[in-house]
Amino acid sequence: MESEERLKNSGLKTTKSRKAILDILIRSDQPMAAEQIFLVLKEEQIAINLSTVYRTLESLENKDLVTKISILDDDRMLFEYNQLGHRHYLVCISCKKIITVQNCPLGTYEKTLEDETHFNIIGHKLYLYGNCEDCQMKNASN
Amino acid sequence: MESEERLKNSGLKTTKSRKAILDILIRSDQPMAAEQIFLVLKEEQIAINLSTVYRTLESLENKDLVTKISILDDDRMLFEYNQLGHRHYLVCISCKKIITVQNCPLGTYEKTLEDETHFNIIGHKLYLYGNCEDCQMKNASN
DNA sequence: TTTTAAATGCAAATGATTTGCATTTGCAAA
DNA sequence: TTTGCAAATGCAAATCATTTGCATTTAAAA
Ligand SMILES: [Mn+2]
Ligand SMILES: [Mn+2]
Ligand SMILES: [Zn+2]
Ligand SMILES: [Zn+2]
Repeated sequence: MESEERLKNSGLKTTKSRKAILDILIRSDQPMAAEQIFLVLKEEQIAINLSTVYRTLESLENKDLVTKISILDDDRMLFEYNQLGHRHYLVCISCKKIITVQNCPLGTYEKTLEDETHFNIIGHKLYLYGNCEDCQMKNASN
Repeated sequence: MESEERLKNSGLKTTKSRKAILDILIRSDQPMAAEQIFLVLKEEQIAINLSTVYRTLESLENKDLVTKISILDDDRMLFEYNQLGHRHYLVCISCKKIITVQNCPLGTYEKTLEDETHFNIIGHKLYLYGNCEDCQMKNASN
């Protein structure tokens, strides 16, 4: 399966924990918090310590199998399977649904900024916030 | 002074703490963490409890005098005096210097995304990362 | 198999931020 | 000016996501 492939290539040992956690992230269409992952594991009757979840996510992030992002207003970090390099996030401020966006409009902007600031720009994070269609309708009917 | 004006208009009581904290942020060319502000206060011989610093920053944020941002990779929040509405941040990943950028290239992109996703987009956060001129030179001479 | 570095479980620590409560203070009304 | 009181503050303790130390287990190379 995909997770075993990617673990093998990464140089990390293929452990039950890592496979289970990576599988969960591969299946998820949403970035997930460490504790959410921990709860899904519990549902699947897979007993993995929460600190191991954190350590696993850190390893996966170091190998670029997983991306760690800070989107929500609380202080939890979210983790997402890293299938595609660059991406942006569109977050519904009502229901917290997150949509991942591939298209990036910032290429020429970065060039301009480099000229202006003499920074060497390596990357960026773009988070867009709003209300999803569902939440717009719910809000309207109040 | 500017801080007293803005406090008066905000409806918040003009206390010694609030004036001192807002003054520090007005003077700073960098977003600051709560504890940094606390330390500057100490240098100025102004004894304000750290929890009061946090509560003050929260009040100032609620009144839109201050903006709270999460840029650094650690879990500290930064606070910045809110002179200008919309802005972006260019962060040096070596020395952590932060440059605030006014220009925003995302107007038409937001429109496009709204059409694609049926979200009602309210705002966005854009953080750019790279190496500042100084750090590029330091890195080169290694 | 044997060997050993890496991975894990468990409990305790961390550290930024928040909160409960007693006391103080800004400021509007008298 | 003085008074009354809601708002602000200090202090200590609580929170809570995340990290860490250490003893034990395990993947996988030889
Ligand atoms: Mn982009
Ligand atoms: Mn913008
Ligand atoms: Zn929604
Ligand atoms: Zn720098």
